[in-house]
Amino acid sequence: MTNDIYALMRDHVLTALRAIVPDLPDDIAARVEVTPTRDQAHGDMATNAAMVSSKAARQAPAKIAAGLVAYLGEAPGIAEAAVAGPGFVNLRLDPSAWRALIPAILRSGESYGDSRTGTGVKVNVEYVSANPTGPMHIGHCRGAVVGDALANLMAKAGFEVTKEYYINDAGAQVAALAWAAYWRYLQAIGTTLTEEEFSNEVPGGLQYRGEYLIPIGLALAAAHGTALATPDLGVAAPAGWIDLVRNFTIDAMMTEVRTDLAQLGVQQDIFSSERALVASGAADTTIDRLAADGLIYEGVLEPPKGKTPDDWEPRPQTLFRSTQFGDDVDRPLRKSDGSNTYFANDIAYHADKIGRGYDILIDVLGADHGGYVARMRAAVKALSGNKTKFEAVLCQIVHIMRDGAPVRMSKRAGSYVTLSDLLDEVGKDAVRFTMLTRNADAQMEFDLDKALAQTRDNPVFYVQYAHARCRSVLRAAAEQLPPASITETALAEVNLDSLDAEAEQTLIRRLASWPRTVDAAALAREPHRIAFFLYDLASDFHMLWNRGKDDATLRFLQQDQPERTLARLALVTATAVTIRSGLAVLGVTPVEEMR
RNA sequence: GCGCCCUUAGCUCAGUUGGAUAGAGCAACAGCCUUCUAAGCUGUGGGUCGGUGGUUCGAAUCCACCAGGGCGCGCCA
Repeated sequence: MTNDIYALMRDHVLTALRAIVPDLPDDIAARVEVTPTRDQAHGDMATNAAMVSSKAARQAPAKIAAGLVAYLGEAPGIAEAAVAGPGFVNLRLDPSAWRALIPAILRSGESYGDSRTGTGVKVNVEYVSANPTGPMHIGHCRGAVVGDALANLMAKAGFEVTKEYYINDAGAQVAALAWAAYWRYLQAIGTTLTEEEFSNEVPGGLQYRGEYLIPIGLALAAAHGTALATPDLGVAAPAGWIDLVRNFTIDAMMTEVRTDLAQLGVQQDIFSSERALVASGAADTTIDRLAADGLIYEGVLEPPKGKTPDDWEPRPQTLFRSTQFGDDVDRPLRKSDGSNTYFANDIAYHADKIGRGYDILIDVLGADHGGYVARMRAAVKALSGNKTKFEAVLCQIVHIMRDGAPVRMSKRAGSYVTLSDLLDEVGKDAVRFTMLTRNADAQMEFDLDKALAQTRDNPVFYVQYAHARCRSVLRAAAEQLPPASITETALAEVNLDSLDAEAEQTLIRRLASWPRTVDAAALAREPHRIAFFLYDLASDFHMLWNRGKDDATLRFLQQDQPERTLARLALVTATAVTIRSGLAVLGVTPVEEMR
């Protein structure tokens, strides 16, 4: 049983259409939709059924529409059906059909809007997946929030969702991290080396000079004394310490990452380690699998046209025929020195996910990885026999703004570098909501002042305030009415006939569109639509509230009219429930009051 | 040079996957506060949906080309 009134009406329309066009093809039926009208003058909903089916039926749209009108005019809950424009059928519902939604919402609670659209489809959403080489910064934050909200959204739409983090704990970056931690260790035990002298000993030079590694160095010193250095406290042979230091540092960094994620309200189901994958030989196994299908060869790539790197020279590499699966060029899996590329490991990782039986793999990536998507899609196609779908959600850059000016991403004091700093100032809920007020694939400005402002142009506040107002009304009601009469269960039974004001109708219609908003947003992989829905819902509610300022008879609590009051409390409660349902998708905690 | 993304009101952005007269906030203008929370509210003005063609009953949405912006382009991740 669905709570989506638009889906219910679509069923009616399809039944009617099949009566008129008996051999209606499935693909045509799939295109039939029932949507809210933009303009109330056109009724409550409209369907394109006549226009869509006209060719298959070999009948004029107007004629089919007339048939639909005759049929639908008799359907339960429909007050009026009419042909309009080029063949739309406009429907006006009985007010009681709209109101019937309120008890349905109250009975569903926060599960209102859940759907079965994704039932039986296993989805893996991979997000954040940062190098564990330092604390999380703002660049990671958007991906974390978008990925988490997308996973919640798809779960609400019925998909079987796994949230996953891929730890990039293999490769050169992590080796550099180990060296950087080792430097802090040497400092902790009192080395006489200068930073530059040390850097000269490091392959590629010292990276990661941030102070966040100092505690790691101290901890290593406490645990191992001077055992990891030469007797004169200099650089010992890496073989004697690098594994130990790297593992210790990665563990510490990941602990910090998990703390940051927890503060952001992100809880992932699985953390997969690239290093464990490499150690298991999965990359080579995967390359062998591709080779068995004839998709691997030794070759030399052409330099990119128009932009030949200065140091370019042709070198033979192990290549994957990704062009057979829609990529632009074949991609290297082994470097010219024979070691595996990051891509090779990542293919192996995706092969692992395919092996776990997912139907859809979604990677939430930074926009600078956009060029990576085609090759990964090709690899997933090749490895799954085209059964597993690969999708990427790209997150564009976020510019942090304060006082109308961009906040530099430098490590100087006063600048925001880490996620933790941002959370301390703005708070989890404002960070999450604000990050979701733009399409992920559009650049966004994060205005620190606005995120904290208590005004209408701060969506976080505006939505939270709407919820707080709902709760405020209910608190006031609890002082006038028996508590048992205003529970969700009790309110689901009250007579709602008195809900006839226009602003009330508008609000009910908005509540009614929640399930279809969830479905559409989940299918489009666009969690930001939920934020916009909530803003619109809040707007409708505030509008209704404000009507009560001009006209006292429109206030929710009417002392002398208990039945009307209960009906309005049912509407208010349904609004609060729906707001909570939406905030839950975004991972934002609803507030009870604002003082 | 090639690929991907973007271009909608003065500004920041939506636009229900091709539907009817393109929407919201801010800014501007005109009104409004004895109140269930004015932490605001009501109303008005504001558009060649970057441009030109095409596809069809119908295009901001799909296709082609052009202009402008962003990202990427072998052995980084």
